[in-house]
Amino acid sequence: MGTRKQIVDAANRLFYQQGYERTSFASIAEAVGISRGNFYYHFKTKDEILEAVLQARLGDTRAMLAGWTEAAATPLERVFRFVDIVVTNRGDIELYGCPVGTLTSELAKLGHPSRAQAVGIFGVFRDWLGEQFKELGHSANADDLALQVLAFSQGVATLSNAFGDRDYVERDVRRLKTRLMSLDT
Amino acid sequence: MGTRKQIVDAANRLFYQQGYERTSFASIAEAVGISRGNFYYHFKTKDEILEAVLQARLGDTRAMLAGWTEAAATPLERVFRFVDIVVTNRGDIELYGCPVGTLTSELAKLGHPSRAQAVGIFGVFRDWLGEQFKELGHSANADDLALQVLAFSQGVATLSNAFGDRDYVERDVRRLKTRLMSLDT
DNA sequence: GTCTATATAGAGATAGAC
DNA sequence: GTCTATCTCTATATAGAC
Repeated sequence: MGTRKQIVDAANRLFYQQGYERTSFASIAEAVGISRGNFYYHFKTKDEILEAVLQARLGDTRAMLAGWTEAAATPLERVFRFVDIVVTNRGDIELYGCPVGTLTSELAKLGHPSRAQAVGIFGVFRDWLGEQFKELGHSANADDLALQVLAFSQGVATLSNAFGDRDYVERDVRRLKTRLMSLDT
Repeated sequence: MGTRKQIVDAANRLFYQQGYERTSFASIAEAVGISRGNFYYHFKTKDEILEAVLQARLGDTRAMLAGWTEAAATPLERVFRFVDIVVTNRGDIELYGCPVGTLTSELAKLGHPSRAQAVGIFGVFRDWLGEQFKELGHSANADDLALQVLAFSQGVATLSNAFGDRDYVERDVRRLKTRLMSLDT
C-alpha cells in the first residue's frame, strides 16, 4: 500500500478516535512508521490531510451504501441495515461516538472550511435514505423520513457514547424498526 | 463580579463555542481582560478550569430544571419545556451544537478524566425527565422514556448543527409532542 | 521518497516584582 | 490580586542531505 494511502488511513482513524484538533502530525507519522519530514512530501498542511480523509470517507460511505442497495432486496431491509449501524459498531460508538456526527460538530466549532464537506457525508446518507423511502411509496415525505432516521442514529449514538447502555440501544433500534415496518404497506 | 467567576463564565462560553482542546488560556484571559499570569492565581491547570465549568453547568442545569418544575403545572408541560430547547436555542445549536452532547463527546475522545462529570449533566436531565414520566403514571418505563426524549434532543441538535433546517426541527418537535401527549391518559 | 536537523509559533505553566 | 518576564514543551512547517 502506498505511503499516501497509509497516511490517510491513519489520519482517518486518529481523527475519529482523538478528534481532529488533538491529532498531531507526529502521531500520524508514528502510526504510519515514517518521519515527520517525509510527511510533508505527501501533505503540505493539516487541512490537506483532512480534505483527503473526508474524500476517503465520502467514497467509503458511497461504496457501503451501494453495497447495501445491492445486497438487500427491499428498501425497508436497506433502511434496517442503516439503523443497525448503532448496534454493529457499538464498541467504537461507545468509545468515540459517531464518526460523522462528531467530526461535523468539531469542524463546526473550529469554524473549519471543510465543515461543508463533512456535512456532505451526512447528505449522502440523507439522500440514500430518502431514495429508500421513495421506493417504499413515501415520495411526499421521503426526505423528512430520512432526517428522522438520521436523527435517531445520532441521538442513540450520542447516548451510547455517554452512557454505554447496550440494552437501551437495542430497545430503541427495535422500536424504530417497528415504527418503520408500519410504513411498508 | 469576582475574577474567578468571570474566568469560569468566559471558559464556559469558549469551551462551548470552540471546544475544550482548542480554547487556550490566552483566549480566556483575553476574554476576561486579565493577564495570563494572573490567570494562574485562580486556576493552576486547564483541567481545574474544566472542573469548575462542569460544576457551574451542573448547578445551572439543576436550577433550570427546578425552575421548570415550579413554573409548569403538569409533568407533560415540563417535558415539553425540555423538548422545546432545540427550538429556543436553535441559533446557538446551529452554530455550536448541544453544549452537553458536544462536550461529552469531545471529552470521550480526549480520554479526559472529567468525562464522567460531563456525562453527569446528561444524568441530571435523564433523572429529571424520568421523574416527570413517573408522575405521568409511567413508572415502569420512566427511565426508558427519559432516554428516548434525551436521544431525540441529541439527534435533532446534531442535525440542526449540520443542516440548519429549522422547518425540520419544528416538525420533529411537534411530532414528538404529539407522541408524548398520547402518554397522558 | 525518505531522512535529520532546524525554524518558528503557540501552548501550558512558573517566578517574582508590585 | 494582578502584573511582566521567562521556562519548557509541543505543534506546524521548512531546508537540505541522502
